[in-house]
Amino acid sequence: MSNKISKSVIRRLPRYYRFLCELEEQDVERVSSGKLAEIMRTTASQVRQDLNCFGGFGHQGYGYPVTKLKDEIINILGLHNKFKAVLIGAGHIGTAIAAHMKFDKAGFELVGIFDNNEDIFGSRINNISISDEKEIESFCKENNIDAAFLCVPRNAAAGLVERLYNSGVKNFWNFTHYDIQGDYPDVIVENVHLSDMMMTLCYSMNEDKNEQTN
Amino acid sequence: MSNKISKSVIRRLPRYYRFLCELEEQDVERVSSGKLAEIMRTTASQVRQDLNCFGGFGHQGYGYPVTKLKDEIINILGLHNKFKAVLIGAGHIGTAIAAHMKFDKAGFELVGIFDNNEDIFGSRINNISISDEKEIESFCKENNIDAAFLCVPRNAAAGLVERLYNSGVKNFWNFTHYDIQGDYPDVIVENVHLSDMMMTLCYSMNEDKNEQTN
DNA sequence: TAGATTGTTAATCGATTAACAATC
DNA sequence: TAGATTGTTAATCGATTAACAATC
Repeated sequence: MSNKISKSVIRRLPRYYRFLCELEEQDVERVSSGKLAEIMRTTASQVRQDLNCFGGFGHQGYGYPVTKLKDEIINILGLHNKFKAVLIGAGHIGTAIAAHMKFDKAGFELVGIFDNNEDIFGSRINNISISDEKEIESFCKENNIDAAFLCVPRNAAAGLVERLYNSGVKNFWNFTHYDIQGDYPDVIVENVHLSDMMMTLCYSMNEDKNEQTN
Repeated sequence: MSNKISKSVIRRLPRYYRFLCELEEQDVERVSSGKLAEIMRTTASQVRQDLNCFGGFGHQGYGYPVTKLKDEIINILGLHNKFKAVLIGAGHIGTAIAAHMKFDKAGFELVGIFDNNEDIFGSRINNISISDEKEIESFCKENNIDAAFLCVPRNAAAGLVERLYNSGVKNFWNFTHYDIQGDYPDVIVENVHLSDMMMTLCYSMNEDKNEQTN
């Protein structure tokens, strides 16, 4: 299936998925590209183009069956996976991630949390005990860990990534500013640069302010 | 100045900014588009196009002066602003944001934190006391709040946004899945959809897995 | 001057939107 | 059948890359 879906389409899929889940909850059985476009605030054209990337199974004159479409997106994104992940750094952000995220809904299973602060070793987040960061290598090798969620201070990042990489972990969700791909071109990384986003918000607000002045 | 810089360029500016800060720290005085491209992992062509959006002040045969370029980006992004912001929801994510982010480096000043859990009223994060959510209206009106960082559960979001909006807050950093712009088309919103990002990572890993199998 | 590197135009590539025949 | 709505092709738009003359 699928001749290479473009990055822009992929980035929209979780959004489709969310809205389709909502429609399903409201017992809506079918939806047209026009209606979906309205919800997604895009064009009907784009919706049809997007959904056609993975084999059209809308029905002319009818629309798309909500549940079937939702299930298909689950499939494309691979949300049925249970990629084994460890979280490194149980500070505020790490704790927030470990406690809040519904890993199973996004294809992951959180199986370990590590930190270097011995005061919190053994305490539990989301029913997972916090372990000594020194055990990362043995744990990752023994448990075939697929991914690491990196929630540590920037200066700790490079060393940890090296150790994780050497323990077979090749996929990262990176909350630091350390540029993983610069050093390891073969890994898969999803970067979360919160401060970049805040600056982008600042830009829009600043622009808006200037427009009003002019 | 500047005939409308495109969204894609703006999204890259914080990255330029970060790398320029690093170069400055290393006392590097000038940098060529080629070198910058290498650091940013893009093309020299794109770097020159980007930097030219806001008036070329590189020098032929020399490159770009690091500090001047950095300062210019500060200007474009408006990082010298001190937009007054409140944070709503002092759970894990809210606390992480309030405690970690360098607001002043990104054009903001955090002046209030609100929650609905009376057990934590009065306790401090980043030297700001947590207040009763009921006081949001009066506080925002009195203090001319520019932006709200929304870190509450999804079902609390709509009500809070309505109250914030009516108190003059028109800019949001939104960590919930509530679609603010759907209800208030005139507000400025920067959405952070962590679960969407996790799904995108899942997609890449899933694709990678399938490629290896084939 | 010669070498380096920019500013800028032109070419390419990709993503979005429009249009419409196919068909449920 | 008539109306609705898809699948798909073509047109447009925007972003990236290539090329090269200008110039420090």
